[in-house]
Amino acid sequence: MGKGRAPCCAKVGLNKGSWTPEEDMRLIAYIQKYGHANWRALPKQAGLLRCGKSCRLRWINYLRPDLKRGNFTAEEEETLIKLHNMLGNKWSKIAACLPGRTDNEIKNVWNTHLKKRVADSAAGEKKNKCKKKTTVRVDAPSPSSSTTTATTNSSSADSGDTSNNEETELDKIEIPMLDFAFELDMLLDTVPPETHCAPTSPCSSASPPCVVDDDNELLDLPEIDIVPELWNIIDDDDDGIPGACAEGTPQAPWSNAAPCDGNGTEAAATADDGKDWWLEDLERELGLWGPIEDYQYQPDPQPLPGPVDDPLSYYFEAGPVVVATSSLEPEPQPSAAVLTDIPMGL
DNA sequence: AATGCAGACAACCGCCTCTAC
DNA sequence: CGTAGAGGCGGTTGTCTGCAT
Repeated sequence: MGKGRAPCCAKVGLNKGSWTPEEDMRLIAYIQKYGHANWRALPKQAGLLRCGKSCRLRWINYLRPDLKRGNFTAEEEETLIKLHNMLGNKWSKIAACLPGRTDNEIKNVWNTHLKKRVADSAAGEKKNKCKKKTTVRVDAPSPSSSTTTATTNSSSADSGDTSNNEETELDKIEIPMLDFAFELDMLLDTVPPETHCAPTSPCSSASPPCVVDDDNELLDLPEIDIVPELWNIIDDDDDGIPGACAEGTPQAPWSNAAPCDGNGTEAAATADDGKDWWLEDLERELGLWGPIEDYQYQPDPQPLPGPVDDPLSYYFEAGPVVVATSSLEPEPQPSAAVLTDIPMGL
C-alpha cells in the first residue's frame, strides 16, 4: 500500500495493514471506556501499535457501533446518486445524509458500482434524447478543472475546494435531466425526515452532520458490551463496567458462547476456545449478529418495538446511551502498562 | 481442478482545515 | 496575528474473493 510515499508520521515499529480482532477489541474497549478525545495519544494509551489516524479510520469506518452494514439499498443508491450530482466527491457530506454509512464506504460504492452505472445511463440518455443539457459530470466539480467532463479520476487538486466556492461551483453544475431545484426537492423527499438538513443546502457543511436532531441521536455511540475479560483486564477495580463477568450478570445476549461461571472467568473458554468466541463476539459486536435485546445494560430496559436483529433500529428506538466521548470529561487515562497486559496472542 | 482476471473492500497517504496557544 | 498540532477529507492502492476460462 502507498508505494513510494513517505509516511505521514513516524511509524517505526507500528503495525500496518489489516487490523486483527485483538486490535479491534482493544480499540473498542478503550473507546468505550475513555472515548477518543485524542487520537494521537489513543494508540499508546490503548496499547496499540498503530498510529492515531489508523485508529480513527478503523473506528469510524468499521468499528463504530452505529454503522449500517451490508449492501446499499436501492433507495440509498438513489440518494447517493442525487447527492453526488449536487455535491460532487464530498463524501463526508454525502455520508452525513446517509445515516450509518461512512464516507469511505460511500466512496467505494460510488467508485465500484454507481459511477459506472451513472455514466452508462447518462450515455444512454445522451443517445436517446438531447433535449436538455447532456453534459454529465461524473466526478467532483473541481475549481480548476472541468466540471462537466466525465473523468475517471479527479486529481487531488480538487481537494482544495472550499465550501465557499462550492456554492459557486454548484451554480455551474449541469445536472442531467433535472434542474437543481427539482433535484433538491427530490432528494429531500427521498432522504428520511430525520436526515433532512438545512433547507438551503442538501447537507449542511457544518459539523456535526445533519443527521442528528433532537429525536435521533445517531451520533451518540451506544455502549458496546465488551468481552468481560477485556474489561477485567483493563479495569482492575470493579467500577461497574457493563459486561463485568459476575454470576447472574447478563453478559452479552450471545453469551452462550462463553458463559460466566460466576468467578469472573469464562467457564467454557479454554485458551483455544477463547479465540473462537472472541472472534465470534467481535462479529456480533460489529453488528453482524442479530439478537441484541440486551445490547447494553439498562436498569430499566425498554421493550423493543421493532425487530431486534437490526442494531441501528435499536439505537434509534433506545435513544442515546451514555458512552465516553470526546466531549465528556475524560476519566483518568489508563497507563499503557495496564492496557498492554491485554493478551494479543490469542 | 487450476489459473487468471475483475470487482469489492479496507487501509494508507498527503493535504487541508480548524483550533488552541 | 502567527504558528503548531490534531483532526478530517478525499484520492489512491494493496489485498482478498468470487467468477470465468
